[in-house]
Amino acid sequence: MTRPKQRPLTLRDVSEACGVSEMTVSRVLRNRGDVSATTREKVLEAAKSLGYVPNQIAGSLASQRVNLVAVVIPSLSNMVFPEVLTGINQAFEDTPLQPVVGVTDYLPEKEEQVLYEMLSWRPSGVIIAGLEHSDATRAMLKNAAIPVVEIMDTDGTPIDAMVGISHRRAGREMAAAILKQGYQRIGFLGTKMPLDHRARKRFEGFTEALAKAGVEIEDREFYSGGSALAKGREMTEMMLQRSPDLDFLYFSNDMIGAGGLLYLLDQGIDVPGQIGLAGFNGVELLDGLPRRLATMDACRKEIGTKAAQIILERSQLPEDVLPEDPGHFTLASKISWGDTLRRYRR
Amino acid sequence: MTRPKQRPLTLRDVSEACGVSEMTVSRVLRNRGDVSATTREKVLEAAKSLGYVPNQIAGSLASQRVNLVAVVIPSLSNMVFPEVLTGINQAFEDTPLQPVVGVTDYLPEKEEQVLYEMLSWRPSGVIIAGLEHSDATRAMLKNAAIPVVEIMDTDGTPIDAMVGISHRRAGREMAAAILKQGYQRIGFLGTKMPLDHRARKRFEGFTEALAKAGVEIEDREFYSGGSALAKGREMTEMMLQRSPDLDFLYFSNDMIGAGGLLYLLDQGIDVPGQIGLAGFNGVELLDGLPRRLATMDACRKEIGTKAAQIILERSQLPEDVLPEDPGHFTLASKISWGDTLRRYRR
DNA sequence: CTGAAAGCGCTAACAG
DNA sequence: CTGTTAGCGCTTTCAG
Repeated sequence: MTRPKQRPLTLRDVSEACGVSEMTVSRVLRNRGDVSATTREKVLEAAKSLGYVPNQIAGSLASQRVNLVAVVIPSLSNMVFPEVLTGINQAFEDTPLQPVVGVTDYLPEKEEQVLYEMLSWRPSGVIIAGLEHSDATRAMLKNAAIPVVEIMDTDGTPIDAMVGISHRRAGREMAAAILKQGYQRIGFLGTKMPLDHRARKRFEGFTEALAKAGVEIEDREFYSGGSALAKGREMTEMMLQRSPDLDFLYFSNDMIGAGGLLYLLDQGIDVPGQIGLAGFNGVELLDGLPRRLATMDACRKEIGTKAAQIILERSQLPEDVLPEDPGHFTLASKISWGDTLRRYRR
Repeated sequence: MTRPKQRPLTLRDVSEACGVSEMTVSRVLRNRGDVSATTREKVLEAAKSLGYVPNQIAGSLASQRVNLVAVVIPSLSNMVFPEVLTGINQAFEDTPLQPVVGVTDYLPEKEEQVLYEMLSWRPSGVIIAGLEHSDATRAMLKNAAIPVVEIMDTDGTPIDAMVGISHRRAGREMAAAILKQGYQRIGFLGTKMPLDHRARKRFEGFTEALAKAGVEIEDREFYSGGSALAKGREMTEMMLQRSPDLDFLYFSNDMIGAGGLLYLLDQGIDVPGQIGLAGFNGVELLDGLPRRLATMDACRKEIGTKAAQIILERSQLPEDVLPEDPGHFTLASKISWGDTLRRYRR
């Protein structure tokens, strides 16, 4: 069975169907300028009955305006970036702007490719995760002459605007909280990802604050791939076998932290009496655990919303003006103490 | 501080920079036709040093070809659709095609809007979740004259191609397995989502198979919003208070199932001796739980990959031919027995 | 192997 | 309020 591929409808088809010029049809369909109620009706009906869908490719080329916003993120496989996307989506609801997502798998070369591909659609703005990019990526971003918001992290110098939290400070604050509770023999468990700069910065902030108090991490363990919950379990078991004296475990994300927590509870170990725990991100999942893991909020959705708002504002600015305001926002991430960080009074 | 908005570079700029006609530059940049090695070099260097990024808007309009594939899904907030996206991304890696994602929040009107918006970019294909759509949506899909793959579910008639599992069968098979293990007093816990047709079909298949064996669900409970893990806990507690005689709980997804499992273990209830449990989806998270929840794989990534492959194949077909093959694929979802469905021998 | 001309479907800008 | 004209930046097609 073969069938000729039908040609999509054009403005001209609608124009002919209702006896109104293409230009007027275009105006009606975009609610632009004044059109009499009568012709408006006629056009709308013709368009609907034909099933006309405007061609944005042609429209964007003609108007030199594209309602797309490029969103470049490293991953979709943990819950953190989907939540950022939710925030972005919400902020763009009821606006003409539309996010288009590209995933880099934490690889700088892929980031470059993905960005190049997206910029070739001439988006109205870019939201991109992180402050660390290849020279080529930075160059593209600068040359694009559109608003660029770097998100998640604010420890560094952005190309244009940035919205995020200070991961170094997050690490430091958690270290301070842990020390204040009297924990001294601390283990660190994280991902084996040299390219996850935010995890690295948290780690650096953490060790730095410990060092100032004369404390050093006693043991560390890294993983990659697989179920984070299961890995958290395994790593915790291995680490405690190796270093049974530890009294605190700091996990670089909540999922492995949750795995560690479940393991310790299984073993009948007193948490946080014998061992304290903390994670990072503030994921919703923690609400359902037998005990509330201490964590620190990464402000994911808020970051998405704010970044989208910045793009919105700037894309409405007069064409030839760049804003005075640098647009740098460090959101306040706070410790959730939960039940695993405050030592029992004895 | 104001600064003139710089004009993005065009083919003409590259052409002038290297003294080669626009046409030849275009050919080089697309690896099309024969170009002498010398001019090729010249062009490539000029393009790179200028930082030229081609304008796909113009290119697509001229060539009447767009390398975008619309992907329309209901949600990003549980792990199921991100995994489908991962499968799609993988299949499109190293091909010219690029997915563009739209989210509908399980709302038919929003599905309509999102699809309309995406079709206005004249994508090369559509991958859309589910078989149930509004008339307008179905009409748009038919009129678009591009490959359409409906995913996740195969209980129904697709517009074009479909890839998924039979959720009705999934419900039936789980019911059969539960009955075979001798469970008789069964509770159902699910989402309060009249528009989640797949959950509904699983439920229907489930009750149907029970009915054939003369068994009826004894109690049911639905939730919406919040942390699924926490909700699973709460709902389980409520249900057992109300109906303490139940010997099996069937959860409509793994997250609430995991919450239920954690609750029962906390209470010291014998699972699966006293109460058996099963969920649905086969999420990775289950690997890290204290006991393996029984579940059924939804083949998420596989569905994404297969759908993307179908789009790929069809978009390479000669322009005016529709394939003979309807392209309907029901993948084999299987029960994972885990540790919560096989009753202890006593 | 390279170039010139025509136009993709729409909208900005200007006339009536 | 409505229509006309001239492109947007690229690729197709055809001619060297």
